[in-house]
Amino acid sequence: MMKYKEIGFKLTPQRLAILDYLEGNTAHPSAEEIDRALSEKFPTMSLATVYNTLETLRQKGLVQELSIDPDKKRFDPNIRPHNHLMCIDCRRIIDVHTNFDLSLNDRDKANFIVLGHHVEFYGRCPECRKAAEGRA
Amino acid sequence: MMKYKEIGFKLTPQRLAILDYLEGNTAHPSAEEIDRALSEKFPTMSLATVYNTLETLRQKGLVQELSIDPDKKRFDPNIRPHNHLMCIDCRRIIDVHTNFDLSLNDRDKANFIVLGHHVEFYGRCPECRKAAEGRA
DNA sequence: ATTAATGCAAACACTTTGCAATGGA
DNA sequence: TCCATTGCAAAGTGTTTGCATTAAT
Repeated sequence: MMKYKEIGFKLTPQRLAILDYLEGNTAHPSAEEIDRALSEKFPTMSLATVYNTLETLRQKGLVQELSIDPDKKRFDPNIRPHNHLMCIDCRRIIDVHTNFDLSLNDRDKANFIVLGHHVEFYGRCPECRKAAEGRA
Repeated sequence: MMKYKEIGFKLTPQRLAILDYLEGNTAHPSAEEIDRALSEKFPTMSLATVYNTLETLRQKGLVQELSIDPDKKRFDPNIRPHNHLMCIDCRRIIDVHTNFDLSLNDRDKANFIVLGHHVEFYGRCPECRKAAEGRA
């Protein structure tokens, strides 16, 4: 994911653990999930540290903050532009690898400078689909 | 936006005011903005009522809840599928009228049932652009 | 030695909920 | 009249911040 040396911030064990946890992680975890996962090895680590580290990483462009989940921020170590598909039942988010080259016409642009875009697909994952069928 | 009669829920003055405020509104207001806007005419109206009404309307499919703003839910009376462009500085959200017909290949679908999608463009609005230039 | 990061707790922002009182149907 | 809705307050989440202590550089 990144060369730790070049990051330019203090490499604490906590940060290292967060970076390691995030490396290659495609689960789009929330801050609390990261905290929970690491609390076994770092029982004293504070959730505030997780938030602070994530914010620092975001500022340095090393993680992406996703707003696809209306209830909490989700974090993605994959900073390349890509899209997501979320299950509306269990809120699982998976990556969409297809690239969509979308651009706005002048009317839609409304004199904004357009910096990027993100496509959010939503649907129902196989597990939740089965569960829904069971209920029906 | 809707025929009040057919809604099938009690038409209180508060709900009527919220419906009126939302009708044709393209500002994508948050619950608090709606509350603030209506508090002049309904000084006693509770923010909880706004939230409750919005949730009821959402369940009935009369408003859309947007998650594009990571800090708060934004509401859109336009329930037709459409896309949005948000200013990353002032969080203004405007509608994008262009339709993008996007579909996922089987690999990306990962056995999900895909129900829809939403494209979020982000950029800088003319006002914030000027402000940013002033600072530079 | 310096200075930034940590952990804790408190504060904050947004949203939901319990409940008695109210008022549409 | 009846039952859903209101207003208020309290509680519930998710997130940020102040500050003394700790530890990376």
